[in-house]
Amino acid sequence: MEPIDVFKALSNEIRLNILQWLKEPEKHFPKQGAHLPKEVSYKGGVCVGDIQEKAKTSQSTVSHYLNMMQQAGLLESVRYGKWTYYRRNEETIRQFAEYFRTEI
Amino acid sequence: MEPIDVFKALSNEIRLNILQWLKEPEKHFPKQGAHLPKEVSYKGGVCVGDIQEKAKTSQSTVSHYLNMMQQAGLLESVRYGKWTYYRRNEETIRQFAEYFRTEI
DNA sequence: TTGACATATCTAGAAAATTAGATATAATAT
DNA sequence: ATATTATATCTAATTTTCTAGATATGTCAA
Repeated sequence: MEPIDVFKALSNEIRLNILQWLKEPEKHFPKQGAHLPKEVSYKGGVCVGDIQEKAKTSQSTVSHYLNMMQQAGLLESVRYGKWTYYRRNEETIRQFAEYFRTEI
Repeated sequence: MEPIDVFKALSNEIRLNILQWLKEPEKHFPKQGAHLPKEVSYKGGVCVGDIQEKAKTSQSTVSHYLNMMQQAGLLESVRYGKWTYYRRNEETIRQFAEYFRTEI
């Protein structure tokens, strides 16, 4: 986990929102996919299309952002069929909080 | 304190370094100013010139960066004579750590 | 196999950040 | 008053980020 990459990833309002939305997916993505049983898709995260709709930006931009956040270690993804589900990587997020608390 | 501004301020290696250096000014600015008695100048922070020298970048850039970090709430400044001393704003830094821990 | 759909990648123009030189301002020393 | 020094601000060139349209890839359904 490179702290600079985390700071960069979160220095954009849309990306910061995405990370916060994914903290409570049931709350922010209520009419979620239905491509899969509820418990599976929430455990696996939220699909790109649902995030795009909520973020009100283009498909390519969302895909780019999600990839950027994954590179920074903030998200991880799983593919089920044609859908890619993104969810938070809580371990990195915790590590970053600890890094900030102790080293900044 | 606007979290986005803090993320932006720290998404640059030089600025992140400055914040870390100012955590232990005696360690990172040993031959510090001498414009003022040691305890005064460390309490008041480190002057722009010393930070510039350490950061190895131009005077205007450092001044710009310090101002940016102050706007974000990460630093505060005091002027003694012709020197401006910058120091950390520990309250904001603590608030941000808490924000990250609880809301991100 | 073909068609439709979800997502990723490529490309490029627009916007913002980075950076330093030039200049302005403010304080001190002579 | 003038010269010097420290810092701030202005300006502009360069680099990076943002963003979306176009296209490619992968998967499923008919």
